[in-house]
Amino acid sequence: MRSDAEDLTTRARIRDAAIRHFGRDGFARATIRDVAAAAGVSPGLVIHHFGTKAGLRDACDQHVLAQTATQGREKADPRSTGHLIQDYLNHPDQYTDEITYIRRTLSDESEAGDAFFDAVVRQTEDIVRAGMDAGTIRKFDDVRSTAVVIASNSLSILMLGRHLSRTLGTAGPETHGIGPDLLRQLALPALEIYTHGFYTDSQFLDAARDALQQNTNPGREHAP
Amino acid sequence: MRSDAEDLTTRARIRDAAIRHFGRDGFARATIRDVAAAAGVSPGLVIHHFGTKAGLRDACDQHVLAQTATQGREKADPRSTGHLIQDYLNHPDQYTDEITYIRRTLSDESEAGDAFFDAVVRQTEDIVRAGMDAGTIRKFDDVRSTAVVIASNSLSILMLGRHLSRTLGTAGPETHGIGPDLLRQLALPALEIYTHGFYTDSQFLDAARDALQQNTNPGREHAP
DNA sequence: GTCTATATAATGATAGAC
DNA sequence: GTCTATCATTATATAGAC
Repeated sequence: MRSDAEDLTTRARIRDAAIRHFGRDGFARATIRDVAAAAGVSPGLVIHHFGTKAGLRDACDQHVLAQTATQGREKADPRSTGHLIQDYLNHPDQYTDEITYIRRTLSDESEAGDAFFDAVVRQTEDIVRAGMDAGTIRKFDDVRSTAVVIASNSLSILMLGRHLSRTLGTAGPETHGIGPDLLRQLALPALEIYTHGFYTDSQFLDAARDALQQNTNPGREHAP
Repeated sequence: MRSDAEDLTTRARIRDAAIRHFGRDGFARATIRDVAAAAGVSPGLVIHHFGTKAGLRDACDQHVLAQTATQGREKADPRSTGHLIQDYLNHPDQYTDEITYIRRTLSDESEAGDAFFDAVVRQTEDIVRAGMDAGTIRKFDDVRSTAVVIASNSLSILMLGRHLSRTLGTAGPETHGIGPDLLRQLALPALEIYTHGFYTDSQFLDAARDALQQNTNPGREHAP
């Protein structure tokens, strides 16, 4: 969908250049001059189209999040570890700018990042509930918190991708290190933990339960 | 150890103010004038003590990371989910600036952040190996990748704390939402997953194993 | 729509008095 | 050690020609 050719309006070309620079350098460090140069236009034209630098970011937010929200809706079936992220990485080097931009959006404080995170949690919660009904996912008392944990774990690849690939030696510096090699290497350990657990017994869980003996309803338990 | 009083050298007071502002606003957005005002000194004095803005950041890096590295060494015993982070949160509202600063350091590209992440992974790997030997942690083929997954999951609370507390409604805006309430709410779901797993059977793990049938050594398996 | 100036403001860093 | 100017640079945003 994104071709590097000139088959885009100038406004769209500026916006895409801004997505790249805002994601890579951050909103504060990225300058209108950089964006204009990358888009092959003058700085004045950037302002002409988007009013202010903040207006340009708003356009980027709307474009990236509208794009991801659309794709997220269609692919809400229960998958393995990274529910949403995996799908994006099926097309390597295609959505790198968007991924980097989303990472920045989640790091910095912004309403767009809040909305994106909430959407991820919401879809994860739907998946968890569906899996619990279908019997493929274990029963959890606090479904929402469980979904938050799963979403947080999944998004950690997005947030820390640069460090993960750096430590594991997998390539892909383009999108902060998040590439097929990295996911391949992390998929099995993550799925083993999600399938058989990480600990051998429940001593740590029991200890935590004892430590948090408040508001506990002793009537309901789920199979060990 | 950190008292808000004036019992610090002026240089240390400037440095602490810089840690707060760099962490909160980011290195680019934070200004020397802001730091100077927060420390109650003139902008010129900041330069006098640290040479340049980058020099000030280096001093912050060294201070925060030296501090965390020291504390990390002493507490390398196998704990529950957030191995290192939990310990920091035993003293609420005490290390909020340092935590925020570390989060920023991990987000932005910096050698200090790289070193910190590597240290976390290294300690996690030690814990995993020790747990595997002691029998409290399951046997994993790829110990390093497993440690990376665990460390990534743990650090996701640090990276996404603001969103987690926002979604779950737990308080604590001071340190990007990471507080005792948040950890209490996430501890049980996380430990349940780490103890009993997330899925009910191994269909997803098996599917992933089949999809990655390369370099597989069919001679070694671990108990299902 | 697009460009070339230019106004205006903010910032990092310097110089020198105290 | 600390301050008050001040410089030089850089950035956003404006104005108006084409």
